[in-house]
Amino acid sequence: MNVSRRGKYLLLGLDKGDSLVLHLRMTGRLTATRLPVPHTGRKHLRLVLAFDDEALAFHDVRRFGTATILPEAEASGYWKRLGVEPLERTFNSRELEKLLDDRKRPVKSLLLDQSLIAGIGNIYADEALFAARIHPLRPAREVAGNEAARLAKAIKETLRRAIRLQGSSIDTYRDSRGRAGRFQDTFRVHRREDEPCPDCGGTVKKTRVGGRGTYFCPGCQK
DNA sequence: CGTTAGCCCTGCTGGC
DNA sequence: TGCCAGCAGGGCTAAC
Repeated sequence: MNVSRRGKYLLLGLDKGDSLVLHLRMTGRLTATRLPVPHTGRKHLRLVLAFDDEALAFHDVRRFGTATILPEAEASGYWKRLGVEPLERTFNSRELEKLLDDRKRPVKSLLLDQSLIAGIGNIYADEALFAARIHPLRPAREVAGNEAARLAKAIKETLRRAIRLQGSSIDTYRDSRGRAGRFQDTFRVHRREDEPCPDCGGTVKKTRVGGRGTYFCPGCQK
């Protein structure tokens, strides 16, 4: 079976070119399991993808996750909604600057806009902006030149590091074998309100940007 | 067109 | 201990 990803969507290739498209949102979990799915672990079970003698169980406490069949004929239109992939080689400082240019919305809000850049979530936006030393509320168009270069690099490094550490398990996230990620152990500002900044020793603050909890260091991020 | 607010949902946390 | 308000957030839609 062909398995791929676009932004935060997982794609499982079906017969005849159609795809099963999954999105885990915040609390979705895919668990590899034997068939039949044991009674323990059936809480919040939404979907079972059965293979020959094994299965993937899709659990989701909050029921925000989605699973839809995408016919091949509709695929190209469907994916047009998503912006660039930040881990592609073609995503660089120049490409980011084109997105930032002429937009006055807060830079963090732009990073979370999946129609511009696909795949950056709230955690990774906070951590990337801290790494780039850019304040989350800065108007996007003010972020240019050196700062845009720092941000492009920070986005790539943050995502790569999070993937290497198998993601962030603040609450419910586990991989398909039930293992927690470790990126949350390396958060420098996210969910660290009132704690000391690891760089300057100042105090990490919390605000809201686009309705999302946003953590930053006022001393480091300008 | 660009941008923002509200909604969906449930479990956990903090205050009393 | 129990109750309850508030919070967490990705993406869609409505509204400005």
